[in-house]
Amino acid sequence: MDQDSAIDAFAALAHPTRLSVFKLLVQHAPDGVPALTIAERLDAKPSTLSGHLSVLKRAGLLTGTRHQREIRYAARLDAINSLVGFLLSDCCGGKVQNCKDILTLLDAEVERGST
Amino acid sequence: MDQDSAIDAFAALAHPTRLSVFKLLVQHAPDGVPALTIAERLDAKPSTLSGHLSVLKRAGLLTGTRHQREIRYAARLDAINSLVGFLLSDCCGGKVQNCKDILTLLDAEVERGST
DNA sequence: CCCTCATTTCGGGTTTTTCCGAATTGACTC
DNA sequence: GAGTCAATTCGGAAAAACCCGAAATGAGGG
Repeated sequence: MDQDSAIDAFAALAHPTRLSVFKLLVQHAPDGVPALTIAERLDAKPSTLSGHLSVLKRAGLLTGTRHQREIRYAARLDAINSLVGFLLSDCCGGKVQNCKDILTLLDAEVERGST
Repeated sequence: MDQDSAIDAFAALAHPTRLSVFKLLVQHAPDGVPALTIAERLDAKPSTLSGHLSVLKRAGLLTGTRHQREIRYAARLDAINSLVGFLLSDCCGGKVQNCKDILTLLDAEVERGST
């Protein structure tokens, strides 16, 4: 992931509604959720949400596929990986030691979250 | 890390100059770099950069400490950890399996970056 | 083909971000 | 305390993001 892509991803996630959308879709991954259902859950206007979905999709964080009448949006989990990789590789680039520390803390974090 | 803090961090990183600042400081971690030096390296006006530094600091990504006349800014590596943790815990919250996959890919990423 | 449902596009007005020069503050030196 | 260097604050203008109602598009069903 290059710097421009990372900026797009950060910008996409730097908004309350969009971050909530992403979290919601991650929870339902790998299944998709129809746009209107997302709007209802998040109490957002359809036209407003459509713009947000477009931003998230353009940033590579979402996919949208038609199913009958509705379009189901799904989180791209590999995008999370890319973003995490970007954060860590930029860190490790200068100092390997830092990454070791971070990964150690990370393991604990994941242990906690995975139960 | 709560959602609001994550949004602040994402917003702070979602800007070319600010992301470059952060990358630069991560490379020099745990040492700090004076504001004017950062400005020169990134070809930015001091007043503009000052605003960016303030945003990054408010988001908890940087610390600034006076040393004689200058203020040295340093990246907070624990902030990267928090942010990564936020991304992964929000992911794992719904589906543990996803995290395992991501961490596997992550190990490879780190291996590559650490040489 | 008409109607309906799901979603997007459009137009606008409001709010926020961004930038930089000029002036200011703070710290150190003599 | 005058001079200097480092950094921030201030003012205001240009650009971008945001929101939402109304209209348009697209897919199915009768």
